[in-house]
Amino acid sequence: MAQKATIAMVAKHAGVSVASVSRVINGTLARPATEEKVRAAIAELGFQPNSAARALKVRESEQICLSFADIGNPAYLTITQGINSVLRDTKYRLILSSSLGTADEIHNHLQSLGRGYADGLIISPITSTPEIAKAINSLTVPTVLIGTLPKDVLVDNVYIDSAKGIELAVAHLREIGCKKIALVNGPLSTNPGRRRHQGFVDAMNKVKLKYDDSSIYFARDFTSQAATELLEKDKTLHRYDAVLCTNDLLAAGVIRNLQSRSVRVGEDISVIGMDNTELCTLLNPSLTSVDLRAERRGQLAAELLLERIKNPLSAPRKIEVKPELVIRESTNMRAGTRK
Amino acid sequence: MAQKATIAMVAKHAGVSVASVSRVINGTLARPATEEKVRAAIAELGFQPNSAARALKVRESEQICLSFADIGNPAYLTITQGINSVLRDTKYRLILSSSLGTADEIHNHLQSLGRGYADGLIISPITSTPEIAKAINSLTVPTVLIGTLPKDVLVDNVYIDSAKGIELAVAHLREIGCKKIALVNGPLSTNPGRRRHQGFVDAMNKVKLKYDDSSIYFARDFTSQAATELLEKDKTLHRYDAVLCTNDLLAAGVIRNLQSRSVRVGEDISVIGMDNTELCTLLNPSLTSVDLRAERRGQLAAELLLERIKNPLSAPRKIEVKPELVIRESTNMRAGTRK
DNA sequence: CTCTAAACTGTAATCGTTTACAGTTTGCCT
DNA sequence: AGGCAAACTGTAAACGATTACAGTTTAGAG
Repeated sequence: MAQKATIAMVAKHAGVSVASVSRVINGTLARPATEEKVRAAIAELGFQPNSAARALKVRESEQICLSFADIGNPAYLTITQGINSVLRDTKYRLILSSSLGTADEIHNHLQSLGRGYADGLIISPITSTPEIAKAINSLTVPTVLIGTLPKDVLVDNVYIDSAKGIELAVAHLREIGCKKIALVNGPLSTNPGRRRHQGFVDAMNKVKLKYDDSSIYFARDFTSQAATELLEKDKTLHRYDAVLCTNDLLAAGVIRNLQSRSVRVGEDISVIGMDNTELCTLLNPSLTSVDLRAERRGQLAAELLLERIKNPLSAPRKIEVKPELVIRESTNMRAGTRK
Repeated sequence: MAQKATIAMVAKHAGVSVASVSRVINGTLARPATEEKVRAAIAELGFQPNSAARALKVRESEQICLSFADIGNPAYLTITQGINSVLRDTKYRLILSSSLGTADEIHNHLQSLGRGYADGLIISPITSTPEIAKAINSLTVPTVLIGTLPKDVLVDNVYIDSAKGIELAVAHLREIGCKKIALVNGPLSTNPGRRRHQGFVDAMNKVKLKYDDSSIYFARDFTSQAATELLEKDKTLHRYDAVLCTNDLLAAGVIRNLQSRSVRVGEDISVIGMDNTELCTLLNPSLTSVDLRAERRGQLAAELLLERIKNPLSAPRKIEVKPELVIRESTNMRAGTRK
């Protein structure tokens, strides 16, 4: 492989100045004859402009950084795909940065964006401590946050009203005749956990169904293993006629547990998940789930970010996306009307 | 937010030269007194070295590019996590580039790596045409390929002998007494499809079991929907006492289909998947699966790449990783011995 | 106290682009 | 033809770091 071509070599080859070469590469305000010579030289030398040099000069990297706690989660993956779909036909590349865990790690990571390797940031913190809020606020890159915007954080935001999603789910269960509804949730220390918990309380009150602390289960996290472990210890779940799970993975664990005790899901008991991941149609019975529009949120976040980059001074915007209930086999009329 | 600090500002602030500042940032061969002054200035100004300038000068971007056909596939996601786990404590950032589909798109994408925005490339093409092979060979960045290495392509390679995986699966089925084994595969036009098909043929011959063309099913792709569609048309699957699926998603579709026809999976019929994704333990019955060690492959690929970057001239290496069979409920003794 | 080698520091060139500014060419109108 | 504006082109200075090289300081030995 030959020495990598530079713009100067192209210029010499084409018998024009470097400025002209640069101009035909971008913008192109050149006489056709010049342009042709330059293009020929570029083709011949296989020239590719060096992105670092360009980045240095024009002060933009053409990169967008994505920072999630956990790319492993299907919902985040779907968000990523949404983002990718809008970035795909822009100049921007996507750079990944699964900055898990600790506030400190996140803080460091956000700091290092100061190095200017990204023109924009899409972030979705799963918890929100004051330190994280401060770190976000001190950012100089255009940022959009997906999820619950912490107090006093001034960045663009796309969020879903998951409480409304819970409400949809509860209303549906009520409608098919369920009276005794349990909630299987992740930890209250997370944003989603807290909001969904509150949503459940409100929704139950709204439809005037009774519940108490014992009908709310907390798994150690949002995985199906967590649900499984939880239900191996606490075997009271079958007393309900419906189980609302705050994501699909938890629901999968719940279904497995119920089935292993010969409870017929979709007949003896209804189960609802959230996220409407691919998993829903893979399970048997297929899982009714609240679609939290992950892909859509990703798209909107990306669009918001692109606008923000174009126009850094406009006021932060906030977009809500509406959840949708997708009804499948795991919530069946019979389940509620049985008794 | 103040003007972004440069190394020159730090130098002035600390009363030393830019060279000294640069030296304490990396390498650090400075007198303690100097170092301290510089560090103080850096802290005070909140200085972060500009990565573009550094990249331009030292000719490395500290970025690794990942190019998969389809990040949506859980197996790729797991590979990504493996890669991430080793890159996590290096200076490298991971940049994503889901360059799906056409040879042309891939070619373009590989081309654009010439811009030098990545120091290394990890690629996993799902098909291998001569053009792709040529494009890979003409690459100037250190590259490692995960999957089947096309003929005459000279890059580092980590692959899994999926045929051996199939062999494990068939042997297991044979052992629990299955005689009539069907294969549910994706399209033969893909590398995995072709190799697994061949693996099945060989394995069946090896254990001296009969099969014919009708016992090999082809889904339009490797998704569960594809399996579902396939089995809605062709209702002959229950004639077998075991179904070997070339990935877990296909297996999920197969299980759903069988269960909808009241065939008891794990009792009337055994089902095996491949990839050993999370899905396996979410399904009911849980899915026996051939673990293709996606995370491990990702780790190895990343390690190989790091070595290659360090030592660009060494001969390409090839690492095989061994598949493992993970037995769960979907292949049960009873299924084979029933008849 | 002087000398010398070793350790450190500073100056300035450089990486490959973009772009302001000044200079040149072109084309059109009279 | 000549004049003028418009269109294009070239020169050279950035962008912000790294680093060769030369110059300076330091420390230890005699």
